[in-house]
This record gives sequence, structure tokens and C-alpha cells, in this order.
Amino acid sequence: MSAKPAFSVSLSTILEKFRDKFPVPPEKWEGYTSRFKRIQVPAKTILLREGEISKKAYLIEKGCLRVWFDNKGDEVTFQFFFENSTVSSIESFKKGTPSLFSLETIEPCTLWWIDKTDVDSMLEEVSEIASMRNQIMNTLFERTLHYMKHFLSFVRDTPQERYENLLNQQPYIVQRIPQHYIASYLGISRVHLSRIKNKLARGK
Amino acid sequence: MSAKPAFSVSLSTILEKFRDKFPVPPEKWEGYTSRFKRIQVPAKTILLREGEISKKAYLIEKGCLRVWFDNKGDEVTFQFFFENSTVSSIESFKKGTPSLFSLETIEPCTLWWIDKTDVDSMLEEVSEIASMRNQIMNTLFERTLHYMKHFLSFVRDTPQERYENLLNQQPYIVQRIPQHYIASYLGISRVHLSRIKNKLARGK
DNA sequence: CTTAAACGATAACATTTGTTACCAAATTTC
DNA sequence: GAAATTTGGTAACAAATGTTATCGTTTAAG
Repeated sequence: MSAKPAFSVSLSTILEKFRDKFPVPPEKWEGYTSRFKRIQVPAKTILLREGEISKKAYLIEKGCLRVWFDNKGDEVTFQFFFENSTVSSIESFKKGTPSLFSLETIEPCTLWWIDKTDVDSMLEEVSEIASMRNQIMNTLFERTLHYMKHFLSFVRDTPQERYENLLNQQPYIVQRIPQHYIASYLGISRVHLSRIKNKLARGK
Repeated sequence: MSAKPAFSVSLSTILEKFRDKFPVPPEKWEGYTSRFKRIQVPAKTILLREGEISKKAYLIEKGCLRVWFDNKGDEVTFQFFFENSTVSSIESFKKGTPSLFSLETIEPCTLWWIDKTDVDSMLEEVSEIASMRNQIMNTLFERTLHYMKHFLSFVRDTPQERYENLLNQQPYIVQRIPQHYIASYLGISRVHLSRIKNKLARGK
């Protein structure tokens, strides 16, 4: 153990956190993890551009990303990702279609990436195992629910309520992410978000 | 073949359409389909009430349904379902949690329903077969994309654009569904939808 | 250290959308 | 087929939200 080079220790330490998301059999683990490559990129790096075809999936060791798309000239931020998350443009990665979104770092990031071909072969193997299968299905199902609920909050809540929910449920987003990204994430203008904050500051 | 009772012929005819959604091996088909029960219900029948736990999945032979939830007193319609679709409150059906939605017929309907325990045992068996598994995963994946894209259209498009998209892409919805349901589906008030229609009628 | 870029607040004004109320047509119910 | 319910249109006004522009403050780059 202590004989291993520092780099290898770091790799396995970080990737351990993703075992639930890449649920491979123990004896395969080493073979798969070796296919991940570590990179460091500055803030505002575009990892995938809207319209390109996604060939890589990322794990975030450090930093955060946003997923956004161009809407008639202005950027609409759609999702944020932080440490210990896996990120890709899922529809493009899975189906090989042009991505609907861009993937861009917000902070300087340390990332691990893996090629689609490796993910595919891995999935093919592990899906022979019922428990792994269920794990994968569950992950996908939860993502479905996530989109469903996120959508619901748009239909159900006012912008102010959405902001308050964000503050309560994911305060780290408000803390780490520049406000104009949050505004577009909430579906409102920067000015309006400013107004909402102001209103809340003066006791509702 | 001609010796079969009319009812049985009808059953298999209708259910054939769902083979892609309930992808069971051919030799199992008969055993599973026999667990479906046919019912006829009038318009405005509530099949599942928000807060209850879903134990049944439905196939629509004839008619249409809506999925809605209560938002501070008024009903928000979230999705419509038509002939040859399968419907359930998926999160409740799968996880056994209280349903976030009500399921209600809009027109008089002819439905086939199946119990959750039957679905579960069926899924367990068929998921041993790789091709069936992929089918199931694909169905789930497509549903995820559906929610994602539906959400996107809310962030990206104006109410008028959403209505025009609906007209172009799913004209049958506009034709068959009462307008006030469509308004809440589009996330706007009945009055505003009326204004939009008026505006479009007078050449944009 | 200096300058440029990014970020955030605010005001004034325009536009969109909601609310309430009322009416008419269509549909369902008895 | 008469009455009740559902459905849809419109007007007047109120509230929410967007747009543009301006101004500090902070952060990043040289």
C-alpha cells in the first residue's frame, strides 16, 4: 500500500467516491479505474460545446461546472455540478447526437475523464449482474425524478419562492455561483434576482 | 383462432400495441397479458388521487387522461396521455411513496390495468434478457429526455411560442383537450391563453 | 500596481402576465 | 328540452417581470 506511488493513491482515493455511480465488480475495479485520466483546467473552460458530440464523461474532484445553452443570444444556465458528481451531456453521450448544451467550468477544476468506449464496455459487462443493473436503473430513475421535480418547481413556485428554496435546500449554490448564472438558472433576469434579494433583505 | 371468444381477441389485439413497452419473451406473453383487466370509466374519473400510493399501471385503449396536482388551490395540469400509452404516477408506483399527482380521465375511457406485483415479477424475469433490459432502459431514458426537454421549453420559450409549438408538434392535444387544461399545461392563465389565440388569429 | 473585465445594485420605464368580473356558447344532466 | 355546468372570450385594472442604462465594487490580468 505505502509502496504505491502518490499519484495512484490519489486516484483510488478520489475514485472510491464514485463506486456507487460506476458500480463495477471488485475484481474489475482496478482495470476500469486505470482508464480515468486526470486533468486540471482554469475557470471558464468549455469542456463540451453545444452542437458537438459528447465522447467523454467527467468526474469532479474539485471545482464546479455549469451546463448551459444559447437562447437567441443569451446564455441560459440549466444545471450546476460540484465535487463528487459525474457530468456529461447525457443525451449526446448516450445517443451520439449533437449536444443540446455546453459544459463549462465556473471555477478552476480538477477533473477525471473517461472515454465513452470505456464506459460502454464497462456497462455492458456490469449489467449482467442484477444488483449492478438495479443500481444503474435507480440512478437513471432518480435523474428522471430530478428533472420532473425541477420542472414542477417552475410551474408551481414564483421566482422568489424558487430562490428561497434554493437558499434552503442548496445554499452552497448561492454561495459559490455568480449571481447572474443563478438568475438564469431560476429563469429570471439578473435585475429581477437583485430585486428579490433586496426584498428578502428588508424582511420580506 | 376463430374459436376464441371475442373478448379474448380484443385483449390480444389491443395489448399487441404495448409489446414494445412490456417487452416479455414470446412464451411468457400469454401468461402476462392475462393479468390485465379491462375497465370502462366516464370522463372526470379520478384513477389515482394526489397523496395516495399507486398500485396500478394503466394502458389506454380509448380516451385520454391528464396528470395534475393541486397548487395552493388551483389545479395544474402537468401531462396528457392518449391512446396506446401507458400511464402511472411513476415515482409513486415504483417507490411506493405518496403520489405527487392525481390521474384523471378527461374523456370517457377504455383502460387496461395491471397490478404492481404483476409488473414487478414480470420486470424481474425479463430483465435477465439483455435485449429486454436495453428496451426498458431506453424507455426510461427517453422519459428522462422528455422531462428535460419539456423543462427546457419552459425556460427557453415564451408562452406564445410554447403554444405555437404545441399546435405544430401535438395538434391533437389542442384539438381534444379543453382549453383551460392547456393553459395550465402551458403555465399560463386561461385569460392569457385566450389572448394568445386571439393574437395569432389576427395574423400574429 | 494599474487597468480591464466581471459582478452586482438600483432606477425608470416598457411589456407581459395575472386577476377579477361579466357575458355568451356549448355541453351535460335531469 | 330546460336548467345547470362547463367552456371560452373580452375588458379593465393590478402585479410581476423584463430592458436599458448607470454606477460602484470586486476580481483577474498584465
